Amino acid sequence: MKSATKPQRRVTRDTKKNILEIAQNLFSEYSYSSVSMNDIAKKLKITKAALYYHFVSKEEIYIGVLDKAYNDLNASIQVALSEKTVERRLRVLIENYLDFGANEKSLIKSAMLKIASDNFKIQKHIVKLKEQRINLISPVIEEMVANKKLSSQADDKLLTSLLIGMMDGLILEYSFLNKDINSSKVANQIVVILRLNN
Amino acid sequence: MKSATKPQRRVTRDTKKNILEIAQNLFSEYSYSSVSMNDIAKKLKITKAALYYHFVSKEEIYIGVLDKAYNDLNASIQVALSEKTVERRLRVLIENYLDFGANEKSLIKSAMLKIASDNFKIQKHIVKLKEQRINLISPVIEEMVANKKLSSQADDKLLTSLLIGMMDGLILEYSFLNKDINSSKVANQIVVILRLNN
DNA sequence: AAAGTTACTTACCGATTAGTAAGTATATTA
DNA sequence: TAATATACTTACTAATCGGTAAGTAACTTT
Repeated sequence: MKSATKPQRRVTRDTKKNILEIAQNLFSEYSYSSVSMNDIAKKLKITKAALYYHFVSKEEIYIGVLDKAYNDLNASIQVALSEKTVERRLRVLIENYLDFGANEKSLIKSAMLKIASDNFKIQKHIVKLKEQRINLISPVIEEMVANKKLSSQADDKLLTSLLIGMMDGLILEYSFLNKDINSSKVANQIVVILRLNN
Repeated sequence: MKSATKPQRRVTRDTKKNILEIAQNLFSEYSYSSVSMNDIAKKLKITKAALYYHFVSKEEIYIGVLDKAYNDLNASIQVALSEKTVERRLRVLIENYLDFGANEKSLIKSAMLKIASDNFKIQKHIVKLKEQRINLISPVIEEMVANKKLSSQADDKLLTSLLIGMMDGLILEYSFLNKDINSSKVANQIVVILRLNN
């Protein structure tokens, strides 16, 4: 017998993945600056220094969390874009967005909150991710407007911002109240809501 | 000649008011934990210790900022409630809310973000303020639903949450993009939007 | 079996955090 | 004019922050 004296290593090789997962949980609930590296480490039952073996900085972890979240969101938007009709594309897009946002609140919050006055790196990164997201969604809106399925009172970009702001607000409102969001029901209402041309 | 050697005191007696004002500016832009007492003091060109002459803690300053903001918001909602028709009450309410939120973003953010895992005091205070706000708004929604002016598919409280979440989301979306919100135009759209009974 | 690599831990760093104790200049009151 | 209250500043905590250097146990390769 030679083992069982110290906790064995190399059993789980996915520490980096675990770090991002725990960090995502924390950043979803609290702001960037109120989540410390120690908080993340403690939850993983490792030391803070171990985090720096896998990541060079706190910024890198946060950006990692955001990138993963935005990538997954973009993927689920892409799925919606393959729907056959324009109406279905919008409807499924909203539904997927709401479902996704409910689980990835850090993404929603990051899109709304400035980090700190001196952290330009993260700030610029978030603006880039937001632009990607708006560029993915706005074609659907444009299409709907072109087909006279949506109000054309406002321009497309503004209407897209309005939709995103609406969805983000709803997600956070429900999350704060610890309520589950019924995505298909709410998506239905939003679609009805957006059909302004009477 | 005996003066002019040191900056004279007692010239401005409203330091406490100034502190709340500057703090509100900072908390509107950044999160609770990323605004330090030193940040507030520096902007006022006083020392951090001076803040503790007027307030017992950072929490107290933050709660002071929120109380003032929510009180002002409630007052502007009350103004809307004195409108003659139900439709006007809802419309002016939305318009005032959007105008107000655009200037008092700290209030909107506080209503959406958890502060820190161990700060129960502020958290509970915010929940109380949110309840007050919802109790002020929901009667208008109830009235509209009762008069069949609004969709009654969802219950009143849910519809109120939906409206608030929507407005908050829009305010933050616009603020992040550094865009001004055209409150009367957007209020118009939201009213149209909420009139779901077709 | 020796050497090297991986995945950490322990122990520290300087800076910053919220908060405090003690001193001080000014203005008010007795 | 002396005592007191007001509105601060200076100088300091202890704790925590992000981050690092050095050591080490376990596994892999030679």
